Parts: sequence; structure tokens; C-alpha cells
Amino acid sequence: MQSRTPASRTGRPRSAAADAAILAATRQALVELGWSRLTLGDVATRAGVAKTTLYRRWAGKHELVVDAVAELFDELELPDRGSLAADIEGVVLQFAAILDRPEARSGLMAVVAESTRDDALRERIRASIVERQMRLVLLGRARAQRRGELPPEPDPAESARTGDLIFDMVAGAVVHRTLVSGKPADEEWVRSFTRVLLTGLTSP
Amino acid sequence: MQSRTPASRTGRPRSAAADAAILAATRQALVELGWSRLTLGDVATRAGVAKTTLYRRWAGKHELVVDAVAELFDELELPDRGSLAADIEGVVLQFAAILDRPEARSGLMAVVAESTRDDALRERIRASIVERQMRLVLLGRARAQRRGELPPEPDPAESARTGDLIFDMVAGAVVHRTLVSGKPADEEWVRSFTRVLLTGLTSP
Amino acid sequence: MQSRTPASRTGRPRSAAADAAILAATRQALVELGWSRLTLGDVATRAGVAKTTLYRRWAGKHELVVDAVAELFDELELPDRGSLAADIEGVVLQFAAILDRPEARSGLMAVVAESTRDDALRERIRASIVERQMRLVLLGRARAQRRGELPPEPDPAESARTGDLIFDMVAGAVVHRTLVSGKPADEEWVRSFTRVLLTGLTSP
Amino acid sequence: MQSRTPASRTGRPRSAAADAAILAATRQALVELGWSRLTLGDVATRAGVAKTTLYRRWAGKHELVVDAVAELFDELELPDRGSLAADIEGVVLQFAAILDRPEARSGLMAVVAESTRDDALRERIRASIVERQMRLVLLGRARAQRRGELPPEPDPAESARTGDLIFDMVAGAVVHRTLVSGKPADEEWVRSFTRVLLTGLTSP
DNA sequence: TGTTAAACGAGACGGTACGTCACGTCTTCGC
DNA sequence: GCGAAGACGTGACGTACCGTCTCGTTTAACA
Repeated sequence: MQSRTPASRTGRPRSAAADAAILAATRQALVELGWSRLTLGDVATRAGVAKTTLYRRWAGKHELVVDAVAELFDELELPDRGSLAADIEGVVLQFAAILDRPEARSGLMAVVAESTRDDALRERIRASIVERQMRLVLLGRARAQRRGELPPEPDPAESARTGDLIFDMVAGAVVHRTLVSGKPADEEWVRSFTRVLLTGLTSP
Repeated sequence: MQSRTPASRTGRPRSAAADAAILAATRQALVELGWSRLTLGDVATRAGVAKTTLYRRWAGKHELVVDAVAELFDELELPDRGSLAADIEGVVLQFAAILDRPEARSGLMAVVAESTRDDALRERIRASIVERQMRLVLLGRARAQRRGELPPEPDPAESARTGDLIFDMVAGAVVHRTLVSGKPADEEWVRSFTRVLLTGLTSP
Repeated sequence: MQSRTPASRTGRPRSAAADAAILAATRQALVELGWSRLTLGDVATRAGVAKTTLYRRWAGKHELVVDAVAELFDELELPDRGSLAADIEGVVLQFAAILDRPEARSGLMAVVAESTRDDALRERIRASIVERQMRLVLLGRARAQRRGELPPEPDPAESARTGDLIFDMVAGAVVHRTLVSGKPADEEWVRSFTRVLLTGLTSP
Repeated sequence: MQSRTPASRTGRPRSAAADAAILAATRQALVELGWSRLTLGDVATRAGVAKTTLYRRWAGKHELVVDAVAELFDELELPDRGSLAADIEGVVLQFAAILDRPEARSGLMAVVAESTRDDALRERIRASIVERQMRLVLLGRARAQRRGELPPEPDPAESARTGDLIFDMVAGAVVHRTLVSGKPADEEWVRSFTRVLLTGLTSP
């Protein structure tokens, strides 16, 4: 998934294990060193792999970290707790738990910072991290509409706009709470947040 | 304000002009190069200053950029547009305008990324950037309470919690919209956002 | 010969051409700049080599210059001019000619200066510069003894002491004449010197 | 003696104590650090003096060290031990004792090295160090001629040439023995050396 | 006895070189 | 032909001294 080169027909095939080892080593290095002290040479050593191998698969530090962090978001899923509020609280708590992990904290903001000047990187982040989260928002809304907790939205453009807004509010608030304010997005906070958000969305 | 050493009584005093030149040069370099390509040697050259002068005043790239970006937020102020909704819209638009400037975009996220592993840096960011914004939130709420648009909040602990929540929701949403989703926080978006937020805060 | 690290089995081997280029560039820089203005960055540039390559092979300026200057002494050899006096005159003139070259003048004294505080450097100088010269003294004496111009010396300890004395007198006088007094060790001076030395050694 | 500027008529006069303190601090620093690690800022601190004061009196490290080392040679004098051989041995031993002191060892060779590219420095060395030693050679020879141990030399040009030769042989041998060969110029060595030198000079 | 002009301490300044580090590329050899 | 090992050119790092430049403060000779 990460690799650029389209895999040649002939010669010794690339080790699949190497990919996993490199990504795991990257996360381990993020935990121990953080983004700014992480070096690709060190990652290669940890993974038991030559630097060459690493560069054959990723273009640089940013791309590698995007992929390493993206895997953390694989476990995100929409729980069915019976009500929209409970569902949101559940997914926000999951999201907060991921952001609380040291391998995500510094890596995520660093690649976002770089992505403001690198469109390919922004797209990579969108595709492998943001999209995953966005999907949950859309899924949750659809389920709530089926349940009758939210009114159906016939206009697709308006629907997309609202989806975007919700997503920016949810993800933004959790990220800001966790990484900027530096306070935990714990159950109490998540409950307050969800109440304000849902009230704002459903009150006339 | 930026410097560490508390200014000694004797010896040649530090050039005040140098500080301003360095911070301006830093912002210029952020515009042209972005965070990752910005080098302190280049900033020193742009500022017409020796590298050593720069290191005498700032401990590193992160500290320097915090101070350079912080000055951008000096212009933030709470407009009095007559209603809470209008006031919020005004201040959010100002905030979005600052985040839209290239010298803020990559620099801000990069220092936040690093601050997740550096408590001194986090405190510096809080004191010189976040605090400025937080003040506006508190000011706006106080004014709205005077106007009767918001109920007075007698419990100071609860008041602080709510202030934090509002702040994380406002700042988080704008930052996420601007830097992660990569879409403009324009008037339309701000209006929608403000409506959801205010409704959520004021509906029973 | 200069390098420390004993050459590993695997990996890309060190460029042999780089060594020669660096030493030549060092001598060129000594000619143009002298010891005190010579910088390793400049040497690297002249040699068409990265600074890191240079540091991978030599620990510092002193070690590098020792090796660069040592090569100048490679050409020293003991001529066979038929008599001991003529042999000595020949080798002293050769020695003086080397010391007269600008790449030797400042470099040689500078490393000797440093060697008074650095035993490893002193040993490096001894092995690659002094030893070469000492060998000629011993060779010349042996030849003179075969010729009958000098009496055989049965006691090896006394022989070593005398060898040391001769060597210090020859090398010291030429160096002092050339570098301290700043006058040329020309044929006339060499003849006078040789006469005094030989007379002193052979008269009862 | 060291100072350049011709001392103005008015204003605060220069502290005489400062000169002595600086030279003493320089020697102390030479002992502890050697030439290459000695810095003028450190010397100033040791002397309890500002860097400015130091630079007002000396142009740089080389000039300062020449003066600091030169004072060591003030104590050199020609003993009257009754015979030319004994006189020479005495003065050579004194000379060797000075060269054995750590403040002389590295400093002396370093300034000689630099003097090969700096004529003003060479002249300064000649005037304040070499001249002192040369005077002893001439004095000793004159005394020996009065005693009849050496024949009078009517030709002044030849006399100068011989004086130079003797001086280069004496100073060169001791310096080489002490600083290059790294062995002590002790009584035994001095006796051997003096015997060879005197025999060479006096035998027909 | 007061003026005054230079020397003084302190330390910031523009520079230059240092020696190190990580980057991303390359070259060699073994599997 | 992949992969490890590691040397390579490149370029920024942060530090250390250099020698110069302000500052405010003595301090001794002159008026």
C-alpha cells in the first residue's frame, strides 16, 4: 500500500515482513524519541533492515510516519450503543484514546504541519487517516437518520457541508483539547462536548 | 519578552532592533520556505544578524517560531457587533484569517507537534498564543452575560470548565477546517458553525 | 596508511583516490595559506570531497598535516658520493630543500608544537617523519664504518646514544637555520656545518 | 615594551600591573592548556582583566605568547665556570631547563611556526628571544678568545658566519633533542654534545 | 579641587570555523 | 536482483573564539 514502485516482475521479491517491521519500528521510535528526534537510520536499524530498503518503499520521513500512524486508526469503529449520543461519545472516546498514545501525538501534528506546504502529503493524510474518521461520521449520521434521531437530509450538497462541519467540530475539538490545551478528553469532557454538539445540531 | 536572560546591568545592552528584525525575518522565511525548510542560518542572514546573536536569544527553532507566530495574534480583538452571535462570528473570522496566512500555517502545527514532548515549549505556546485567544472567549462570555444573552454562571469551577470547552470547540474547529480539511473558514462556514455552537450552548 | 579504522569486510569500500586528493589539497593549502589559516572545510573543497569524508579518515588538522607533510620526506635518500663528508652534505642539502618548501615550513613546526602536549601525535610524527630521517643517519654511519671512515662501535647502547646525538645535531641545526634564523641552508653553510660535525666526531 | 600605542599625554594611564598579570596568566594558561587550547578570553579572565584591555596592548595570540615566553629567557646568563667547555655546558643546561618547562614547550614552537609566514612576528621573536641567546654565544666566544681557548678572528664577516653557525648548532640541537626527539637534554647528553661541538670548532 | 579624557569591566555584536549529525544516494559483496 | 553494510556529497546544526563595538564606571593628571 505504501510502496511507490509497482513491483517488478522478476528478481527476488520484496519482503512483506520488512514493511510491517519498519512501520512497527517507526511507531516504537516515535514513542521513545518523538517526531523531531526520529531518524530514518535509526528506524532501519530497529527494523533490522538496511536504509536502502526503507528508501525503496517510502520517499521520506513524512510519508513513513503517515503510514505508521495511519495504522493506529484502523481500530476505530462505530459502536452501536443504542442512541446517537452514546454512539458519538463512544467514537470520540476511541479517537481520544488514539490521540493519547505517544506514537500519535507528535507524529500526527508534524505531518499535518508539513502537509500545509505539500499537497501530495496532504492527500496521503486525507486518504489514509482523515477519510477513515470521516466515514464514521457519515455512517453515524445515516444510522441516526434511520433511527429517526436526525431528520433526513434530501439535498446532497447541504448534506456534505453539514458532514464536513460536524467532522471538523468533532475532530478539531478532541485534537485541540488533547494536543493544544494538554488536558485529557475524558468521559466527563466528552459528555459535555457531545451534549453541546448534539443540541446544536438538533435544536431548531 | 522573548529573551531568557534577564538583561544584565552592565556591558553593552542587547540591540532591541535585532529582536524585531529576527522575528520579521522568521515570518518571511516561513512564508517562503515553510517550517521544515526554514533554517536559523538563513533567518539570521535575512535579519542582517549573526547566527550567534540569534542563539543568544532563542534556544532553538521551535522557540523562535513560537515568538514569531505569536506576534500575529496580537491583532486579535473582540469586536462589538451588538450580539453574541455576531461577536463570535467576527472573532472567528479574524482567527481564521490569521490561520490562513502562510507564516502561521505550517509554523503553528509544527510547534504544537513538538510541544507534545517538551513541556517548556508547551507552556511558552500557552502563554504567548493560546492565552491571548482564551482571553477573548472569556471576555465575550462576560459581555454576553452582561447583555443577558447568556445566563450568569455562579460556580467558578464550572465556569472554567465551560470556558475551556468553548475554547477547544472554537479553536479546534477553525484549525481543523483550515489546516486539516484544507478548506476555507469563510463567512458561510463560520455562520453555520456559530449557529450550531450557540444553539448548543443556550438551548436547555 | 593514514586511516584509523581498520577497513571493514562489508559495505562500500573507502575511495583510495580520496586519500591522495586530500593530502595533495592539504599541501596546496599549506602553500597558499600556511598552517594557521588552513581550514579543513577548505581542504575538503579543494580535494573535491565532503568534509565528512575527511573527518572519517583523520581526527583533526594536526593528524592530517602530519601525513601530508610526511609524504614530502619520502624522497629523502642517502646518496653515495664516495666519502662520508660528501654523503652528509648531500643528505643535509636534501633535507634543507624540503624544509625550504612552504608546505613544510609552517606545518612542521605547528605539529611539533602540538605534539608537546599530545603523545599520540608525537608518536605519529616520530613514526612517519622522524624515523625516516633517523634511518638515513644509521645507514650513513654503517656505510662509513664499512669504508673505514668511522671506527666500528661494538657497544650497541653507546652506538644508539651516538646515533641520537648525531641526528639531533644534524636535524636541529638545519631546522634552526631554516626556520628560526630564517637564513638559507645553502651549500656554503652545509659545508661549514659538515666540517665542524665530522671533525668533532672523528678527532680524538 | 609590548605595547604599540605610544602612550598619550592625558587621560587615565595604562595600568602597569595589568601587563604583568596578563603575561603571568598567559604562562599559566600555557601550562594548563597548551598553545592550541589557550584562548585570549580565558587569559583575560585569569588576569582579572577585560578582553578589551588585552587587545589594547597586544595584536593577537601570537604576539602575546612571544612576550610571555620571552620573559622566561630573561634568566639566561653566561656562567663563568673557568673553561670554555664548562661555560658552554652551563649555558646549554640552562637553555634546556627553560625548554623543559611546559609554558615554553608548545608556545615556542607555535610562534616559530607562525613566524614562517609573518615577518613582523619573526622579527619580534628574533628581537626578544633569539637575540638574547645569540648574545650569550658571542659573549662566550669573546671570553674564550681572551682566555686563549679560541683563536682571535680578525675578519668580521667570517666571525659573524661562525657565530651564526655555532648558534644554530647549539640551539638547534637542544631544541630538537627536547621537543622533537622528546628526550631530556641532561648532563650526560650535554657533555657529549659539547665535546663534539668544541672538538669540531677547535681541531685543525 | 574640580575637569576631563583616556583606560577600564562587562558583555553584545558580526564573523568564521569547528566537529557532528542526518539526509538521501551510491557502490560493493553475499544470498 | 534483493538486501546488508557502509562510504559518499550535501547541508544544517549548535558551539567556541575571534576581534570589534558600545555601554557605564573609575582614575590620574592637568587646570
